[in-house]
Amino acid sequence: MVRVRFAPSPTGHLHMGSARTALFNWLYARKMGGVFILRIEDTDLRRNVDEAFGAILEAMRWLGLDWQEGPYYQSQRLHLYREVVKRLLEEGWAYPCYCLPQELEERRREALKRGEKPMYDRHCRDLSPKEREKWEKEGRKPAIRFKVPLEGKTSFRDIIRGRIEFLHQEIEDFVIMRKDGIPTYNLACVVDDHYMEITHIIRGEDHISNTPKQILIYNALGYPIPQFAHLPMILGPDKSRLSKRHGATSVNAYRDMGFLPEAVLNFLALLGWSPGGNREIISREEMIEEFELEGVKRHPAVFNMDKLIWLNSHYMKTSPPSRLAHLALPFLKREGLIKEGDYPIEILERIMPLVQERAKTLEEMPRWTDFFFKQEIEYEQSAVEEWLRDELHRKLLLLAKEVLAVLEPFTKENIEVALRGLAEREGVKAKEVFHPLRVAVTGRTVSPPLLESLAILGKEKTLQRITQALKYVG
RNA sequence: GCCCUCGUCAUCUAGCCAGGUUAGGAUACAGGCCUUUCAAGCCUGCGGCGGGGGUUCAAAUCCCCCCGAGGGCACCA
Repeated sequence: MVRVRFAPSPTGHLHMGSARTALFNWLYARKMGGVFILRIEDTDLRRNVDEAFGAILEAMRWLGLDWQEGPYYQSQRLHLYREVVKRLLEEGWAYPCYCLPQELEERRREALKRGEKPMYDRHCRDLSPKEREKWEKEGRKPAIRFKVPLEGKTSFRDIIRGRIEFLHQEIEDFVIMRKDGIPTYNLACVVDDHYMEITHIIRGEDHISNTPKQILIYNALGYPIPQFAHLPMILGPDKSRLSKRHGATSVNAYRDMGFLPEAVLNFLALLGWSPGGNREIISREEMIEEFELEGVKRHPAVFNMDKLIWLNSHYMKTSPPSRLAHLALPFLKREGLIKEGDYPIEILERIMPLVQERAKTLEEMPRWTDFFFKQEIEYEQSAVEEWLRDELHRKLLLLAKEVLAVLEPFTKENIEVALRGLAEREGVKAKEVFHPLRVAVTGRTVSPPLLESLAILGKEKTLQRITQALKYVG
């Protein structure tokens, strides 16, 4: 039985890179009929951010990445880690280190100055019982370090990258438990992965160098070693690791910018992996069906905002209007176009087909639809100058008002016949009638399709807008 | 500085493992068609195997060197 986990630390919102890691874990679990576990790595109390806990779960749910076990919290499992550390100590796999942070820092700097790797110099590795006693008497609390073999190497097979090996001389005696009794990442991670019976560790490439350390711990403890798969990093346009300075990085931020969860998911799936057969649009079900760890790319991928936007517009176009109406609602409210308790949802559902292939994100919805809701519309000056100022267009607008006034019922088809008829009688092209009318009703030269818009707006409001516009330029 | 990993259009990628089509698709960009505006859609164009050696009848694909990029080097995760 495949068991995988996603183990974020609650130091901020769910990052897009982490979300991709979560997705690949989730996909693999689904594909293999396994279990997806959520574990919160909150052992660094100082760095924990209260709101991060909720934000991460929220983002996971929004993406639809549901977990079967957890969330487990490492901060509630400290007793477990302490037991394990005690055992490592007793069996000689670890030792107490009494060095002070300043001392370590100084020695690191010196090593660097000598052109050496800034590793711990194993100062306390072979302390005599007497020396230890001396430090203890002085009241120094030790950190516990793992005793890395002085020679030899540790290697493992990465599902994505193949064989990777590290010389033990390149690995320092890393801390497994801090002096305050809280375990560090590498220890807690191994213990949890073991007790949670994780079979495949799928995580970011930034963990490759942690892997040999963890394998050393697995071996010391006699734990079976799981499979590893290290995913490539996600980069910003400047090819450095994707971070805040590249703009929004959290899943929640993209949600708030009006992206659909399926678009984000599809986008993330394409970062480092691709389905067979030249396809870009891929559903959650297809992803599960076709996902393979072996097919994951080895090189880092640049976050391509244009592609995300394109995917989003695709899902906007293909979403049922009723769903889109509900999704757009918060954005319209945010702009004050719709008030609390006043949800003309059925009108929204009629409007959606007109704008869903135009707006690329939900955030653009207000701009496309505001004229449906506003009492007073604002005119774009250049639009007025171009289409309302001159004699001919004012006359056509007035005539349009007259033919529309007698239309019954006020449907798209009837409006079209009336306006085209008018243009023909006046010997002008249809657009000479449409454009002024568009500016009069929407205030802009760019809008959703005019005829459908008028039909939804209704006869009364349409005539009102024309009157207002004529007054405005008259 | 040391260690690890990686390198196909501007970007995401197919092809590489099992050498043999004009190196395919998508986004972006440019142009065209359609059209009441803007989009969408359709068509066309632009554009790449990091460099150099080697093996071979044949190299994006196998080997070596160089260059470049990313990651790691915490009592963070």
